[in-house]
Amino acid sequence: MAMTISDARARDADRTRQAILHAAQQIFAEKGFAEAGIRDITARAGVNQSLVSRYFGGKLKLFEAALEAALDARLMTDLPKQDFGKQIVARFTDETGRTSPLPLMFAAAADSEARAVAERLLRDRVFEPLTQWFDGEAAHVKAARFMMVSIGFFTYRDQLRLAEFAGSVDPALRRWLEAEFQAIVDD
Amino acid sequence: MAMTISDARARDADRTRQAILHAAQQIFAEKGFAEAGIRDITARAGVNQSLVSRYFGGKLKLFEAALEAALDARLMTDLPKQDFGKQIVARFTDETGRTSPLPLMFAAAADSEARAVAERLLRDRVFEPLTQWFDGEAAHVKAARFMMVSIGFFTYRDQLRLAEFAGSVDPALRRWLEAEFQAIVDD
DNA sequence: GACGCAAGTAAACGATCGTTTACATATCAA
DNA sequence: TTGATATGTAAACGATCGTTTACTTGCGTC
Repeated sequence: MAMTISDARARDADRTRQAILHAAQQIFAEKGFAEAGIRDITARAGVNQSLVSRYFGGKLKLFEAALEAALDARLMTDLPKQDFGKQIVARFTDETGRTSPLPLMFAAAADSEARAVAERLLRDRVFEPLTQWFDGEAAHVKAARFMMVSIGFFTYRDQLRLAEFAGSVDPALRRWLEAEFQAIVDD
Repeated sequence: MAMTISDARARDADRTRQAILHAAQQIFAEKGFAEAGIRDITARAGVNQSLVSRYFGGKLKLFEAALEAALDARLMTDLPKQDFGKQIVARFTDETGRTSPLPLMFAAAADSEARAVAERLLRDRVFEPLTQWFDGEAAHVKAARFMMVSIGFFTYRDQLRLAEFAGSVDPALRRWLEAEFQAIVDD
């Protein structure tokens, strides 16, 4: 499953770069920025540790590249507004979809430098496009509500383990979430 | 403002313990678990670094003690249900009140050991009492909704800096929050 | 086919951090 | 007053981590 450079001929800088980037997305999401070691990442990618500094300019730059590759506001803004609630929840709970960028966001929480990078990318790549998309005088409030509910949901489901049903989504909770997101675009 | 042992006579173990605990709450909240160093904490408390291991048994035990001292579910469960929304938002936005435990919760996010401690304390000291307090067949869903909205709010306001008004609370956002919390107890 | 450079590796460097150890001193009972 | 003990300090230990350096190897070109 993990993409290592062994999949291609040995000497291919682009392929190596991609292998490191892919491994970084996984390891950062799994262990957080501070606990994710360069040696962990390069080991999963199947390359030497020194290549992170060579190809990305250091751990922080690697994190920025990994997060930037995962953030995509179109995940939200290409949905129809009349059925926004159900579809956004479906996307948030879709197991088959692409890797969620949110674990990467949380990964940056405890490191001041990584958090600065994450906040900047989140603002430029998600919050601003979302505010534009809501497109009214209350657009910034709608964007804030969207961020709050989304952050709360993902944190509760993925970061905390508060109850036995935290891993999946309780049907009653799902209905509430759908109504909540729909109300944001309808208000 | 910071409580150091210089406020009392020099040799007082209890006073020293309290000074370390108080400094730990501040530093952990400011810098996160990983970035908060023993030397930072003991320096603010005005004591030697080795006393953390002596009095608390290590950094992790110190964090647990600091978080436990800050968590108090009565912050929520002693409010009247008929005016829950406005009063809980008032408490959450009260600048004059005690130190919020939530920065300490976030401080643990990126460290696996600290997160395990924080999750256990959050479940036992907040989530379970809250579920008991809601007291119905949908009590666990209500508690989940409460956690999601609270986490989203605090994360957005205190952790992210997404917009110029993120530091304070926009009036429209406040009205939405109040209605949101009130709906949880009314449903 | 030999040369030159890109690509990759191994090993060490330098700094930080939590913890432990050895030592100094203030407090209090006898 | 004196000695035992609690309290506090200074310094070093051991481990980890990000980064850099020196070196090796493979690919393309003339």
